Amino acid sequence: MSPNRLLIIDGNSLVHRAFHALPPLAASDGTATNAVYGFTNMLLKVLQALEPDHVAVAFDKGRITFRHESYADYKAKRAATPPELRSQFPLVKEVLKCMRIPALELENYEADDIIGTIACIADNNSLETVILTGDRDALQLVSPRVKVMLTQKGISETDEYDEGRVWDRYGVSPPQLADIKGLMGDSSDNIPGVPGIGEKTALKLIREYGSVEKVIENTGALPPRWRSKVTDYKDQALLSKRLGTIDCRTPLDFDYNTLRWPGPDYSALIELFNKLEFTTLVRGIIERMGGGDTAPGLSERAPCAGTDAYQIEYNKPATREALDQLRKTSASAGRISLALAGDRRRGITMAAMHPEDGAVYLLPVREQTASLDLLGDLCGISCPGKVCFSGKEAIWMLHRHNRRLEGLSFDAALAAYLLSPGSGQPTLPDLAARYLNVVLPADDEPALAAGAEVISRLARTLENKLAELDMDRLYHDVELPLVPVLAEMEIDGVAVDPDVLQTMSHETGRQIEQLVEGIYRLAGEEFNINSPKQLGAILFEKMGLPVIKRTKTGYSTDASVLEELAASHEIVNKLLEYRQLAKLKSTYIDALPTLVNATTGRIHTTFHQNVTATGRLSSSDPNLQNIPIRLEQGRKVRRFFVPRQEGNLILAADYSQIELRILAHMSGDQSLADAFNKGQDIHTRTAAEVFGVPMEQVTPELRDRAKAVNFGIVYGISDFGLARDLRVSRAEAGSYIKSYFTRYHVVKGFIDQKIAEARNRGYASTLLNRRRQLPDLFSSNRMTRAFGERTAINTPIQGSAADIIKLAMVRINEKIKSRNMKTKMILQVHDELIFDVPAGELDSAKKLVREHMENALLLDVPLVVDLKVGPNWYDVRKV
DNA sequence: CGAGACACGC
DNA sequence: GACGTACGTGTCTCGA
Repeated sequence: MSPNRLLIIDGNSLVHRAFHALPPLAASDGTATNAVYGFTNMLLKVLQALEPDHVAVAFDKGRITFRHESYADYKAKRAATPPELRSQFPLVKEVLKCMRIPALELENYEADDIIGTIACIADNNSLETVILTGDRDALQLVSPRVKVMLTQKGISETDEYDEGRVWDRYGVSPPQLADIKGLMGDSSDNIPGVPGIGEKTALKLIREYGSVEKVIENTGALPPRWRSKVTDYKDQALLSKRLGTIDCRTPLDFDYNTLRWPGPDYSALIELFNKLEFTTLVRGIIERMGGGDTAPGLSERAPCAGTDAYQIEYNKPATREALDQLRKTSASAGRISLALAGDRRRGITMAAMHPEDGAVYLLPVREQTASLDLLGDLCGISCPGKVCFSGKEAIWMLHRHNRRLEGLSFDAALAAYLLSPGSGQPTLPDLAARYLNVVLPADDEPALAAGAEVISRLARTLENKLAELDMDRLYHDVELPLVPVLAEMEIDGVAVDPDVLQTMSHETGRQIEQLVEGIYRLAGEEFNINSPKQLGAILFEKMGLPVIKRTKTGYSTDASVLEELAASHEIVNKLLEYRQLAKLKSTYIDALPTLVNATTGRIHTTFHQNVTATGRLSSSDPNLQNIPIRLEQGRKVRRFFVPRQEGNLILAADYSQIELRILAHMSGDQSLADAFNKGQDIHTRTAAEVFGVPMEQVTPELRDRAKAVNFGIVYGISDFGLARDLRVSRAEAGSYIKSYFTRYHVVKGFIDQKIAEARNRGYASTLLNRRRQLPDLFSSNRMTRAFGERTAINTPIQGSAADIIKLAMVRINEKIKSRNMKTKMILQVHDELIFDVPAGELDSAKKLVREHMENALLLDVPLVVDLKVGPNWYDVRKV
């Protein structure tokens, strides 16, 4: 790389290109941002690729330029810049300001002329220059030390021209391109040239004579067909050349040193990107700055954090005295910020920030640490107020080194989740960028130290935000106390009976083999049944079955399609059965045993507290919230899950119809509430109401339909969805919904009110004030909007159910602890809790669980919990 | 390695 | 008149 490399960008050209290349993006306040976004993307990319040490961006200035003095119609046919593009220029200049790149403009000159002037000066000073533009006119500036990067049809690709490439492409030297323009003109700038001479002729004449002037001198020698044209329009040709020639001598007050690029002001840049909602660009900066492989164009210039003066005192020697003092101060301050990094093999490193002087200590957590006891104290309850990025991960990390982390008082990831649920799990650098406008570097020690400091600052910022939104109680009374509860459930794990699935695997394997054999026989050939593509070819091409629906990539072969085809061919039922058993075997029967921890002999799922949009938990590795139950053969998988020791039992406690009860409570509908108060079967009652028959006369079929309608109300499905679920016409489904709303008009009013409320506020909220933003409500797409409306109904219901069960979990665990019970809560499946209970504790556990689940929150209708007990998760019976 | 199709639960 | 749906996670195929 040359020690002195200059990059000049044609701002106008690139911003225009970006504007036309990208769809009309806008920030949520409506600010048009597509051109800024495209320009910024391009800028960052080229800076990273070229690593220039001098940079400038040139812009046009003034509607009238010096070219208009000699030719008033210059650019006369240019369309006016649309307002949604015009408004983006100030934003582009803000970006440049944050990038610390000068935006150069000169009254009455175009960007081209500024670029030409700088390039000439650079050339004379032997500086390597690259010009980035979308305008081919700039090619006339190419010289041994000046190259031009032309954007290709989009803006993402560029094409680099040096002198050789200009010769190859045009067969003339770069300066002669102005002569070409003199003869052929340029319609986009309204430069006339010589009428009747196009590119081919112009190139031929300039190649032969060298310039417009020389062509005019030699008019007599020209072939007759061009002779008269050149004679008639020679003044116009000379004028056109002048107009098309980039002016390299503009009166630019130019000091080369002002173009030296010091690198971006990251803090300001991230703030601006946050404002413009350029989340991917923020991420890009975080990754470039944080990544181990440095991108010198962006990363070498700034220190580890956003503000250039960012400094923390870290690596304080963790002496016994220092640690002891840290512990005492933290204990009295009630707050200590911890950042953890590491893995099982290398041990972990903890950065702890002194709550008063802000000094950060880096503490290794290994088995044989001299300061072991003090560290234990620091983690323990005697020193409360742990402020962490992810409390559950911190608990896990320390657990792996036989330490307990107690007294969690803030979890930044969890707070961020409540502020914007369902938007993915942010990293600490993400939060630092989003809420503090700071760039946090990668996983080395300075980063860890900075992490402790950033977590401490995040705690203050996010606490305030939660309080402003009245979510601090949800946070402190429900979500935060739930963290150690979930950690304990994960760490304890679920015991299994290893033999159960072995037998099932063999049996199911044999069934699958038989089905495969039958399917191959009926298909007349062997193929991969698991491939929807190959299966589609067999069913719809070879066997000629009717195509029911299509996917993006071909024929759909999903269960609803196969069910519809069941009568058409014998193979179809075998396929359905194959699908079901293949799924059962691969996802559950064969997969679960591999996930048993070799040390504990148990399955340790991970519960995610900050994933779903509604407030529910999710579970993974393995997902224990989708263990089969509907079909008998799948249901038997549940025999795998057993109590941890002989003499213990599984207790399963599930809320009965919690969502419909919440609907009854929130809507205030009397007939719904009446059904629950009388302990009636809700689907039978709904059927009676909707179909106008006495409850005794409700047939199982009517009850099923009413159940589907209730289900639809809660999940917010449409008549389309209900029709599909019930296999009736859409009109019929619509009539069910209509009569439901006639009978339950209060529910209808509630739904309308929730939609209106969500539209006014921009979010839906639950009984405990959990929020979910609903941008879909404001979509210009009708379907997206309808989806937003269903979400506005479903979220308060489903989210409130999540609030309630979480509250119950916290209280139940508190009681189990305070009573020194051996009962363990082991699983949560959205509306049910599973416990592992010593037989001797069964009665008190049943009482405790029912009590705290049913009374988690006082509603206008009773919350009812059904209890089941058994020797494993399958063989549980109602008690 | 990511997207798509499919299937399991609430 | 067409549109095509809650909330998740896991497995498999297929093509870059």
